[in-house]
Amino acid sequence: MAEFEKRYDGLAVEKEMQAFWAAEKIYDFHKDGARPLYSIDTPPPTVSGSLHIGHIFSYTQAEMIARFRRMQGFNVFYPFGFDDNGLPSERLVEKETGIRASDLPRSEFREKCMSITQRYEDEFKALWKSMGFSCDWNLQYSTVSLNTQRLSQKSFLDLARDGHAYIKESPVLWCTECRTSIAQAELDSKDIDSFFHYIPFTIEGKVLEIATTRPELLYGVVCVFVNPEDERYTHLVGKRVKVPLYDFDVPLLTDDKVAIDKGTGAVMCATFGDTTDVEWVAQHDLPYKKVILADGHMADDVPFIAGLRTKAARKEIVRLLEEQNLLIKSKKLTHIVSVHERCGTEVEIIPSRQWYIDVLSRKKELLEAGDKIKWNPPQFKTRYVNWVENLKWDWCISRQRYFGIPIPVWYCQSCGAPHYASAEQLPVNPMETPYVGTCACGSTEFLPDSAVLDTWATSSITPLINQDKAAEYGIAPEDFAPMSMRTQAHEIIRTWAFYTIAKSLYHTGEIPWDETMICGFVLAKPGEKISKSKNNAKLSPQALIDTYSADAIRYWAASARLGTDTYFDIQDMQDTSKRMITKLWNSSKFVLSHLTDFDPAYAPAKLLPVDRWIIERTNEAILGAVKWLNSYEIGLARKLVDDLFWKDLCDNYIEIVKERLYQPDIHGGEARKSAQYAIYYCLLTVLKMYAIYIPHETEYIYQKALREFDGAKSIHLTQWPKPASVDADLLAFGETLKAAVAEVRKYKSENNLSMRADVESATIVGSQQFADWLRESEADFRACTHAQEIVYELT
RNA sequence: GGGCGCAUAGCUCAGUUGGUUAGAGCACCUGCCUUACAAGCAGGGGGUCACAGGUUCGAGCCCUGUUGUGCCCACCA
Repeated sequence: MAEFEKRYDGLAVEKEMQAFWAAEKIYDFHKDGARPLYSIDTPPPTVSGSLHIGHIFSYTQAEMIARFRRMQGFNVFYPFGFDDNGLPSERLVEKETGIRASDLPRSEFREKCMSITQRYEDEFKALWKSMGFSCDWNLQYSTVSLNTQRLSQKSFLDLARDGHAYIKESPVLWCTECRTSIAQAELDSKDIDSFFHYIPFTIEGKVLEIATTRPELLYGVVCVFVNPEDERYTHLVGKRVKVPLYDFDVPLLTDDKVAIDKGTGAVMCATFGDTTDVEWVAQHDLPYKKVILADGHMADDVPFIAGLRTKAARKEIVRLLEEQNLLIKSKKLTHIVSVHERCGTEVEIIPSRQWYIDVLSRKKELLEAGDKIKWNPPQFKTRYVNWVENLKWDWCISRQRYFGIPIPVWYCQSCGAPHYASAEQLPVNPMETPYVGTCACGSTEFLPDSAVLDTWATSSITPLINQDKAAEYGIAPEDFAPMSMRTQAHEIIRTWAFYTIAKSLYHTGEIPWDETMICGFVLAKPGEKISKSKNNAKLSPQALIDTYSADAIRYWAASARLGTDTYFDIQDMQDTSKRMITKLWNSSKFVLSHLTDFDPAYAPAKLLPVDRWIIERTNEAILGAVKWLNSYEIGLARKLVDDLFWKDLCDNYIEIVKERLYQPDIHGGEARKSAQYAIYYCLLTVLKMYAIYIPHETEYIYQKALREFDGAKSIHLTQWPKPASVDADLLAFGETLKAAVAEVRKYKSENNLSMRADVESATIVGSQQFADWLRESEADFRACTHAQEIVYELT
């Protein structure tokens, strides 16, 4: 038995254990027919900046589940990936280099992206490793890798072949800053201060006052709407309205969506100011007038404001209106606008030719899929359902960007028909590889698609990427359809979870995973997310690990309920974690000092009741913890283990049997062996349960002193005991004994006595049915309480 | 505006088919150097379980409403 250091040095031990795990390939995945597969669909973090404590929080929770499943006998497939292409990564690179993607040749920009994202990935990986994550790095994937490109392009081609992906010229959500189309899921909303400008249109020679926040769109006005019930206007419906400043006529039409009591009850409809305009244009078959260009400037043919950006144009129009006495009033208001989540720029709606994946016609199937998945915690299913029910657009998957997976399509130069890459030539970049063939129209000239796929179009096939990797290990695809579990944060239910479900339904007809584990956020203070932009990520995760140790951070990360946002308080983390880690060290040190002559193969003929009680208590804790962990409640499970370890094992059981362990000459050798048996079982089991939370320290103790008895190469390759049930009588007996001890302790405290002071008598109050057990425990009780006389009050 | 949560000790939070006297950690007070641990141990004070009704033999827990608070979604030109 190895000597135990006086103090536990977590920082040094953690490095040592991580090296040990790597050298011994403890977490490597293998095909194993004997154990059931448990596959985890881990979120590949978007490479858009450094990781913060929030990532640590949610990734650590999922990591604990991987360890838990492993220790329940599952063959755990636990990969990591990086989502390192697309707009988020481009923006990171643009920010780091100070160069706009559009100012560089495409290939040069891509190279910068590759090298910068690589640097971040190395940093991420080092961070996960120093947290002691038990993933198999051989399963690592990256979304920009050629193999992922192949899978992503194949996914696209399959959907296009089956008609689920289609190309269409139509109004699309557009970011003029990033100069690309975006999807509904990428919208954020933002409060902005603006003005309601009241402008005089004219109808039948009379003024028709209309309020608008976007006067720069006046030239794009195609009609004016009033509510059909609005009696002020019924006699005017169908008449022509003159647009001020530009002096052209548009019709006055009716639509239910117009609020009678809002403003003047009349609305101008421009193409396109917002989503309502899009609906109106479609419903009322209105013409389209291009006013705003893709780069955010006003079109060349718009009088007065051609070439200006929207905000400058608005200002100029207001100035002109004022100058010509056409501005009745301007009322300040704060309203919510849709902005692009990546850059915060107000979104425009601009018609263009884009690729879409049909989701609107599949709402029913998407909702049914949501029902089939077990959501943990359950209320997040509602968020998914709400999102699906409120979908307004099909999923636009083409992006007019650079660092992404190319859309493997060429278009006939004469008739425009799309021609798809063949499966064999994937991955392919149509910008570099010409299409060889003849179009149905006879033409042999083709133009490549210059757009790339939405990042989510690729990250939504992580089940397929994982399945592809698993195939290398001989795992059949059907074992990955569905995967066992998806873990992710709640903020990306509308994107990652939703898109993955949609793609899975198209590709496999199945749900992508049986269950989800939805984690919460870490907040700096109420209502505020930790993010780089808000500059409150004062301490980097790596600095925290290097200062406080990974186990300390992990133990803290295991304190919240699943899906619940939590606050990060560094002092609190340090206090509770350090206390735990030290207590575990000291108690292990004590237990193991009494196992120097322990023979694990020897089972005492008869265990004393107190020893049976603590074993039963331990088994009770196992059953409770397993129940919670099966629904991913790592915090509630940890609490049960904490209660067992701290209250019952350390504060009571060890104190009660201490003398029996120290003094076999008084209590007898068999009595000591009984205690050894119990204390070994309980410590080993408690360490196994804590192994998922604090893997380094538990491994260190196991290697140092328990491996010689237990025999496994690593504690992380052991299993938790699986008690069938627990004996309620033994548990109740234990409570009786604990209560009697507590009475004596209270008496001593109140009388300022040392705990080792003698007392004349102590009373055990309890049920008659425990009489025998209590009398068998009398020597322990006497030793623990230093009572001269024991009085029984049994009823 | 629609939806989902939350409200329990000074602070952070447990309390899961409704069942003795509502718990833990931190903080506070008192005592104890006890052959693991003073970075510890024993004990104590501290709660109208947001509010108002209801169901029940019994409600922190279930129902209705109110207030406060957080998040998701949609927003009015």
